[in-house]
Amino acid sequence: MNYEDVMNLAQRRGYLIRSAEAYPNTPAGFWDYGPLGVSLRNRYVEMWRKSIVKRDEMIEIDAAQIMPRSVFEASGHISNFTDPVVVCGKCRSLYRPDKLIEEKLGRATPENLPDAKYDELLKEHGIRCAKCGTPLSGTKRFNMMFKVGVGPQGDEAYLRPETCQGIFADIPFLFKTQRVKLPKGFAQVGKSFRNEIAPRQGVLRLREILQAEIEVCFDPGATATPRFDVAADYELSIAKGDVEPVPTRVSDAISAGTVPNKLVGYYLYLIQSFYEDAVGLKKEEIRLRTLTDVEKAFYSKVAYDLEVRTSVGWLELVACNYRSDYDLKRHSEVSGTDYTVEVDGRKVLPHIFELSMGVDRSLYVILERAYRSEKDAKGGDRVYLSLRPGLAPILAGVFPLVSKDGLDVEAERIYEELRADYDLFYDESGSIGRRYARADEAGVPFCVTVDQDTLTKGEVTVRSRDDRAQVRVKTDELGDWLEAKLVSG
RNA sequence: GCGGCCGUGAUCUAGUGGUCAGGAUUGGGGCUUCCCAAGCCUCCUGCGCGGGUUCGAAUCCCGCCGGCCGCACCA
Repeated sequence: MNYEDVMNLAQRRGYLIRSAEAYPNTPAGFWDYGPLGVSLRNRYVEMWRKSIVKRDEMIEIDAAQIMPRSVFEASGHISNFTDPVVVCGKCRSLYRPDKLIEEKLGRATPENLPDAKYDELLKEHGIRCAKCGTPLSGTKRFNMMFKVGVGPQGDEAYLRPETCQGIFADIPFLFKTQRVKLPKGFAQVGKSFRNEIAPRQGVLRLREILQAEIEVCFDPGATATPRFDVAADYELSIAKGDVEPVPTRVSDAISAGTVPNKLVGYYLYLIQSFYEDAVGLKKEEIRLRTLTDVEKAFYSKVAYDLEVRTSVGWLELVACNYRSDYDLKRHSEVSGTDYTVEVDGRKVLPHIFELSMGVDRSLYVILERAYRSEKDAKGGDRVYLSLRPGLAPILAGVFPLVSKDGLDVEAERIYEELRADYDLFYDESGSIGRRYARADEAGVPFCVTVDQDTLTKGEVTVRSRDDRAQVRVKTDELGDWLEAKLVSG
């Protein structure tokens, strides 16, 4: 199992489609979800909603993707979501001037000096292109936000680079109307846009990504959380750096200072256990990597990346950031709106802890882990997706063993009867083995086959994808049987 | 963005200047009526895009787009 096999299957079976492939000049970094992909994604997001959003009584919103420049002035993205770059005038090599100066001087150089200052420093220290020796000059800014013009005057606005800015922009309204008591989680699923310099590796590095985010607002003076007890003895897979995770009880991690407080500990438990329980990953396949100061985003005080072991190495799926009061303070200042919440008669500006999940990457991980390739009886490859029933886009195929003697009529009747309640597909073309194989590759967990005995005894054969085992089920109990599989899986 | 390699139906691939671009798998239709991609018949879909060289380009050259790898970047 590797990246290419997974992406090949995903594209062949309608999980993923390269966006606008028919047009040769379509830029990289954009992918479409095909029919099976949409369904998988919907199920995955619903699982997240159930396991995290609803369980923790969070408030979910869906904000606009385009917001005015001022929002991103407040968020810091106008000035901080940019990198200074300098291009060699001769060979077009691209450099980060701050990194070059840092290297030369051996001390940290801020990445937010005026552009002219970089040119000055480059000149002063005689820094030249490493490739062709040409002196470097002409520093400019590359902002990774997509700029859009709104209305006939093209008013300056941007596609949000992270979904949370929509939550932050709405929070004063939500505080007022939703009778919010701290701590409170705010959730959102939606697209974010980042103009990556060089997107690569399919859905692992996109310019348009789907995020499922939680922003927890809390009183920094009261970081206890009502549900902490269930998390206290849970073992987090903590990794201090690029190392194997070490199982660490939440309460121990807090005493050791690895985790700043109970609230952060609780939410780390929530997100890691989601990947264990809902996605089916083992503790040693997950790590919460603590980020160093240089790795952290500009708004982040303490940061953990939830990473998962994959065929392409550890892959970051969730950014867990303690953003302190950075965001609400800035939005309050720039917008002039009161962002405080009343707690016991005091006005409190909440702090934020965020769990920012990359949905596309999570789905890739699910597909990669489900991918199975085995030799079949005749020495051919049997490829199937071992998706659990709760996640599989299609729960079962309904097939007449042969399309004669009324078997097709009965199979269609069964299909029609159940298809409103379960995701099924009907197929009578090709041999029964071919139909099983087709279903296997699409990740369909069960195939229901109607044979002669179905007509006389009222029983169908249900064949399982993973072990190819067959059981007989009473036709009129088939709905309950499928329901049970759906609930338990 | 730089360097290297690469780009033929949905997938894998043959084709290195000249007959209608060939095959396999998949997919559609039909026959067969069958419990793990059986067999037979049949059909659809392709040279990434643009320009150049040439009597003639999938093939040679240039540019662009895309892919993979390395560097850089990565909230």
